[in-house]
Amino acid sequence: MCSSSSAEQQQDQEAEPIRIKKKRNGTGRKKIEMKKIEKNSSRKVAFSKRRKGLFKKGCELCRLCGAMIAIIVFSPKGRVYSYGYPTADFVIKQFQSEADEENQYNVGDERGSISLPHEENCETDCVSENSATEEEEENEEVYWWEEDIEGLELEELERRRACMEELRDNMASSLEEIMERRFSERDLLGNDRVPR
Amino acid sequence: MCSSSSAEQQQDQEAEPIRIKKKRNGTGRKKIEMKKIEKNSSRKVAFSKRRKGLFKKGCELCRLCGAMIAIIVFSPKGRVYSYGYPTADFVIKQFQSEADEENQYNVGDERGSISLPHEENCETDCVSENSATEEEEENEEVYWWEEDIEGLELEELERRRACMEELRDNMASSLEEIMERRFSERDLLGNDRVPR
DNA sequence: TACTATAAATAAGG
DNA sequence: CCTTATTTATAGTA
Repeated sequence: MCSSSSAEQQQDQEAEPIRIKKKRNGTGRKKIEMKKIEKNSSRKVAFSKRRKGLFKKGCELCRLCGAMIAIIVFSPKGRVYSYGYPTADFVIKQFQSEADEENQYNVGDERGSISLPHEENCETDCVSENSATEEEEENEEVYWWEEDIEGLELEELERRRACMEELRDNMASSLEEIMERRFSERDLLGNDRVPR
Repeated sequence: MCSSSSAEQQQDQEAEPIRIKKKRNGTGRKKIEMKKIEKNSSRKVAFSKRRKGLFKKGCELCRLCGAMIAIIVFSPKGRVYSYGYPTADFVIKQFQSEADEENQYNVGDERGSISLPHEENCETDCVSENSATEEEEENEEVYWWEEDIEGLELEELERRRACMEELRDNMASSLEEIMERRFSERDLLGNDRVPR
């Protein structure tokens, strides 16, 4: 989890032995073919789970390695979902501004050639040909936007601060909105799900 | 694996029993705390592995569910990596154009709402598939995306909050430090720029 | 980079 | 949403 706490770990350990393993024999994961899931309902469920998992992985990458990231997903119906750190917009902007330069290592498409995920191997084919691996000059402990920030003009700093603030506000209101909804649903007890 | 084939499955089963388990006793995965990996080399390895894994997950999401996707990752050093289907640029463009339209309510970084009024050119071009039929009956049963939104819930929100907080702290301290220096420089020297 | 022991993600079914 | 059975993803090492 991207969210972790030392506290909860101990609790888990306590709980484990106590837990009753009701071996409701039966189902379980199965290997699936890497092609479009035909059954409509199954596909939806898979989409939902996997999108969530993807975002989580993205978050972890940021937390563990100090990376910035933007993930945008369109469901087959055109619904959009995105995840970003610090924000999708910010990362996208960076990405586009660097579009001209060529310090990129892209995969599965990018500025030209299309390599098709639908063509079997997502692993080797899609993963960038970039092997120009780490020629990183061990700057130890400094994220680029941090070291970079020193050279920025106040104007840029202000822009970033604003971005941060906006994000925070969005976050706050989203939380509020959700909590509100949850409570109202709870209050309506007898009723069904509150339609949105 | 994103790559799979009916053929290789059988092969696997044949191979399995033959494989010699050289139990080189010892290591193995361990749970790690979800915070920045301090050891430089480890962090880089993790970044590399996880980035790869992330792209693969993205690919699978597209293949299995017929989604479009764009993933952009900046290493802490500022190197860019991206994955996209059909193309990162294409997906980003869609994303941005939609952002302009009536701003739907975002969930933090997420926008979860409808869109497809116009001609789904991506339907045909980008995402192969879609047996016209099944794509339509979305009326019956609980709407899958409801489950989706609810699934976001606290866990995801908490994760984001944590990321936000960390970023804010980083930003804040960086800003503070810089401003502090600038002002002190200005105060001490009056007007001239002080070389760093 | 290769490999193993484990932690995680997730396909099915309830 | 849950739970379980497995498949995957990977942290730690050599």
